[in-house]
Amino acid sequence: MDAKTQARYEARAAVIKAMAHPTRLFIIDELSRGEKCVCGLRDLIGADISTVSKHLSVLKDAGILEDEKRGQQVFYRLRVPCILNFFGCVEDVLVANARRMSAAVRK
Amino acid sequence: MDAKTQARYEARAAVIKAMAHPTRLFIIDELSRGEKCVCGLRDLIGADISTVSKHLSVLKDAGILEDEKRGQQVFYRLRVPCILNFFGCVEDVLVANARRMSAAVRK
DNA sequence: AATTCATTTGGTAATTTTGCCAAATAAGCA
DNA sequence: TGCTTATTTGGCAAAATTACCAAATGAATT
Repeated sequence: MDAKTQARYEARAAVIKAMAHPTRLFIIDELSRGEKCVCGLRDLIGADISTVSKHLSVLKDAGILEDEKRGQQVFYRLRVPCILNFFGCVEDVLVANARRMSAAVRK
Repeated sequence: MDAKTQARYEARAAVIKAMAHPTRLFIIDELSRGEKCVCGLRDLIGADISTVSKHLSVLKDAGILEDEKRGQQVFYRLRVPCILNFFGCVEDVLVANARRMSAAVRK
């Protein structure tokens, strides 16, 4: 694999890596219903606010979210809604996996 | 976030995490054009065969690939083709990021 | 200006991931 | 059977990720 190809796949992996965490998937799902402030997400997630903030930074740096400061709160929202299409296919994989598991048990 | 919700997002994240590596994205892309044996992928990737084999295991364990041994070779193929839909959106994110970068420079 | 509230940043320890080597396994062939 | 080829597995050191706490920043309010 040449350097240029390598770089292209690294860029893609960076975006996917940003989504590859349960909390960050939850955030994406939550923001699909509209923007939310950091404190709102913290309440839903139940982790330390600094942890939530860092997850949001990861998603923002990857280009998946954008933020806007209004008053003393920072609101985050999805920048690229097509990200949501991922969920359907991931769910398909999980269903297929469940089938595979139960088939393995039957053997 | 309650335990059940947590578990659901962990399962989803496991699938996405399996894709979150440049070499594994390359493998998915390559297999979208048809099955390939481990050695074929190794030639394209240029890493140690054991490294390639482990990447394939990660994708297989996640339910993204399936394998079949024929003779002394093992062939891998996509088990859930909808995975390919991801690439389009990831590309959109990258294009948006490129725009964002150049806009930042102009300022 | 001092205080408060929301958020980010720095630092750190624990955990996970990665890639290579060497050794084990498995199938086909001499 | 012994040998070669293809792949997987075990082990390990280096690198990356994660979550928390404490401290810093920044805007609004007193």
